[in-house]
Amino acid sequence: MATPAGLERWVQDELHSVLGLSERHVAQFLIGTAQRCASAEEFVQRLRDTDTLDLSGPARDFVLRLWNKVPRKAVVEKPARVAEQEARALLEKNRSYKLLEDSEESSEETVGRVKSHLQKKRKKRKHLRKKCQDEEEEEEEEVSEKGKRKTGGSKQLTEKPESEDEWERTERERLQDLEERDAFAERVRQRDKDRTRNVLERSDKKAYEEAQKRLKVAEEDRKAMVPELRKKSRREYLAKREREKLEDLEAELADEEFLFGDVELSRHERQELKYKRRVRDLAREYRAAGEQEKLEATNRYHMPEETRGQPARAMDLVDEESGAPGEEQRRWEEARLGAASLKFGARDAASQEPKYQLVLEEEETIEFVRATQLQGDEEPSGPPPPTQAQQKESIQAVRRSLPVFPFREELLAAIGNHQVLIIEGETGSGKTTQIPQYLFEEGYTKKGMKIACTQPRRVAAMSVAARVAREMGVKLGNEVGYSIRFEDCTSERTVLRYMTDGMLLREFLSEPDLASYSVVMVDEAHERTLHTDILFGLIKDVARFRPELKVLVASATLDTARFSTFFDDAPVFRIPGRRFPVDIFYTKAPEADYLEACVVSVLQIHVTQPPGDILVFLTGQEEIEAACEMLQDRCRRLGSKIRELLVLPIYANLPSDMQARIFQPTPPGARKASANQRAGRAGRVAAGKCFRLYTAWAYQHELEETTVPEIQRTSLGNVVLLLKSLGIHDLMHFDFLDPPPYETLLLALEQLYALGALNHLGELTTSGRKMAELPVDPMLSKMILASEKYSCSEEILTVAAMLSVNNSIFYRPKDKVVHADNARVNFFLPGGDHLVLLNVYTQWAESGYSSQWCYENFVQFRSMRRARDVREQLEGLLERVEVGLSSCQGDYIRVRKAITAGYFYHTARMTRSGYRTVKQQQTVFIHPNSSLFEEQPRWLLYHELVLTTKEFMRQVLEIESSWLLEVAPHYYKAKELEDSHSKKMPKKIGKTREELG
DNA sequence: CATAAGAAC
Repeated sequence: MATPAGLERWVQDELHSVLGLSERHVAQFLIGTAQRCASAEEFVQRLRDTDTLDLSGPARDFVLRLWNKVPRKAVVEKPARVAEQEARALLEKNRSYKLLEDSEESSEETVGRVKSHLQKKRKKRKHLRKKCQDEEEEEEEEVSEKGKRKTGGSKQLTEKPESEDEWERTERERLQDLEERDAFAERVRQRDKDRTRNVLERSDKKAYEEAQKRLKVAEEDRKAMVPELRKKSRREYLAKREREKLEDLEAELADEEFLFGDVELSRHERQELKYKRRVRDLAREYRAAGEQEKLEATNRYHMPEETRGQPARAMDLVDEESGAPGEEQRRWEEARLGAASLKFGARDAASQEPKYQLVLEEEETIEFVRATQLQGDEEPSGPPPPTQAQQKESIQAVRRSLPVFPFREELLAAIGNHQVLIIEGETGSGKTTQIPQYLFEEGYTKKGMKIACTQPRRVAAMSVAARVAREMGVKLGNEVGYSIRFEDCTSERTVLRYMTDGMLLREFLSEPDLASYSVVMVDEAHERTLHTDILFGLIKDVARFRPELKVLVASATLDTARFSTFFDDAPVFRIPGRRFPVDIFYTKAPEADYLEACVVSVLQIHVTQPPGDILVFLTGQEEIEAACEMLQDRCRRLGSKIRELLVLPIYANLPSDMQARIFQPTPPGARKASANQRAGRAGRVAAGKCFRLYTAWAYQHELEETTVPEIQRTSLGNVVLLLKSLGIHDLMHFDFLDPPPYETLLLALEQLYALGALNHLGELTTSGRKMAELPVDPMLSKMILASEKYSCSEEILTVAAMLSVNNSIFYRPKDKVVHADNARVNFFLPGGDHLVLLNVYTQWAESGYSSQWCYENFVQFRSMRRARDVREQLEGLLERVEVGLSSCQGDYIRVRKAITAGYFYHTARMTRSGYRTVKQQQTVFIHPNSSLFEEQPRWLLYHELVLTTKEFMRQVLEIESSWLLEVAPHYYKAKELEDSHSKKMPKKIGKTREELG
């Protein structure tokens, strides 16, 4: 029996060799657990329960060996009843999991299969056992003889080795012996050979003959020895293999018998299984039907040849924001723009003599300096806009006019010659729409292979796909399709597949090598979204073992060198070409109130510049609304003095109908808008001017060249989970284009560990795998998984869906603030904001998902519809994560507990000095919008922290501290959850006073 | 007590 220290070292070594990990506390934990278990089964099961190790593969083997080694301590037995209950629950869980995994079997078939499977294994075990026994007996005889021949002291060798240690030692000795003998024979042979050669060289005939003789003898010796050696070593090898096989089998059987031993199902259980299967099948049918319907709906998209009479569309192929959408899309856009468009000013004002002077006298003017001109190929005047007739002429002509077109052959050659190609081209050069078509024409989609093209935004993926389908003269969803969340418009025939980057990322889960794709094009790479960045790492990896996969990285001018370096110095293909020059103007001096300045500038441009549209970029919704109001207000005052001005506010992903002149106000240093790129947009349609509401100096010195990549800014929980489920364990060394800060990564890992998605070793657990299936944040998915336990998945789904639409549930127009706030307060329920959200959704659902209801209650219809989409998607995924649909029937405690199970990480408690987060002791405040803003309960949980003027908790829920112990006993100790007033004052205070005094 | 974005799965 090994000493405790020796044992620990052994475990550490084993851990290291089996799992590549050497942590002392893990070793100690394993030994400790083994000591407390009554049987190997219990040990295995307990480890499985705690999700400490992923007990498949070599780990289980090692665990069983450990079990054999550990000296048992006295076991504190659980009461028989409790133990039995636990075992039953466990059995149930594992059984239904395994059984349900099989697809089409009936439960009887499953039982039959499992039984015969067990039987086969048992037979095999019997056979192996016998074989091994025979072998051992034979060996024992041999060994005992050998032992007798040797000097004494090896008596124990004649007995069956007691511990594995000894067994291993004898084994090793024997092997060594064998090896030595083999080496000796080899040496003899070699020596004689050498001698012969030497002798031959000397031509000494006599010596030669002698040597020859000796060689013969040696050869014969060896010949006689070899078969014996061979036979012996082979036999030993086989025996060893068999023993190993037996060990494996025993372990497997032990497990399986434990799980399936009494696999005979009761009638009740069988019925339940049947029911579950029925539900699953129904869900499947339902989903299939839904998809069919969706596809049909999207096939109705008919893209008319004519555009809507807008000039100069020729260049505008990429940015379909201003493309020529079909009827359905147009209605969609209009619905979104809604009542937001306003007309004012006199309709026929253009015919009157504009009175600029008057306007400019009233408003303080802003001086701009023309600083630079971004070069274009065309003359500043620009070509005359194509007439409608020209547009009708041919789509192909339009395609030919694109900047990429002249480079078609060169580009295809480059793609043929290089696996990875970086393509640099301004938005509008046609890379997004044309290159996949070129590849298609070139035959990259033969043999059922597909081309993927990723976009960072949903609208982009949709509209580009529509455009390309039209150019190719096929229906959207046939050869060309798009795939975005909630909407898969592809079919079996689809070979050009536009998709959001997140979508492709998800596809890695089902197809880690992207086997069905011949080309992957990552578009808009310069945007550096989190998803594109992760894609880079994964694709680079895939490309290494799939040499025939072509990788294209398309980016606007920024950063192509970086991409090239990342992809092992891949060549960069530059598509020259902004067609129209853009003048860039800067303000002479920095503006203090840039919103005001912006409005003034718009009017200024409106009256002084030739007719054209003005596009204003602002930082947020509120600013946009404010600016609109100001503009409307001023125009109304000016009345017929100026030409008509149509103001169209646009935020989020609303498609725009504006064009040409670009005007860009930017607060120095405060944003993500990349100014250069905006200028790029301007030149796409016609020559334009870009006004920047900051000085040239500020542009050069204060704005960061490019924005910090998203991957370095955001929480990585999701990403880490995804990567882990793709089998990438070593995240610290994952090939990131820009690695995220070490701390962020660590934080994500820690959080996932706390949520039970990863075990001690940083490996994905079963529940982690399930969590990765759900397209929501880890804490949300944990909450959803927990709803099974508290039987309230219906409610939790709603809460999850409502939480994932971003704080935009309540509509709060400036002129009706009081009404809106009243409406909001009407939804309040005791307990907290999560329940309020649940309440809103439930009432909306009861209203038949009506938009009228939303309007009356100051709820944003769009957000609600999105929440419904999310909810439906999540509901569809429930069975995959083995959560049944169930309702709490008004017992909100259960809902709150389930939420706590996911968000125990985000808790705060009231102390003398206000709220503090429980673990980090960070000072936080309830968000003024919260339903608990005035309640100030002692314990609460928050959905997120936002740092504005203070660190605010948004969406808070009142909880009881005891729940934390219930849902996360591994995370909280009873002691830290004692209420503060019962706590003693820390000693330190006295000392501090002394120091102060 | 005092309200700051947006994109995606």
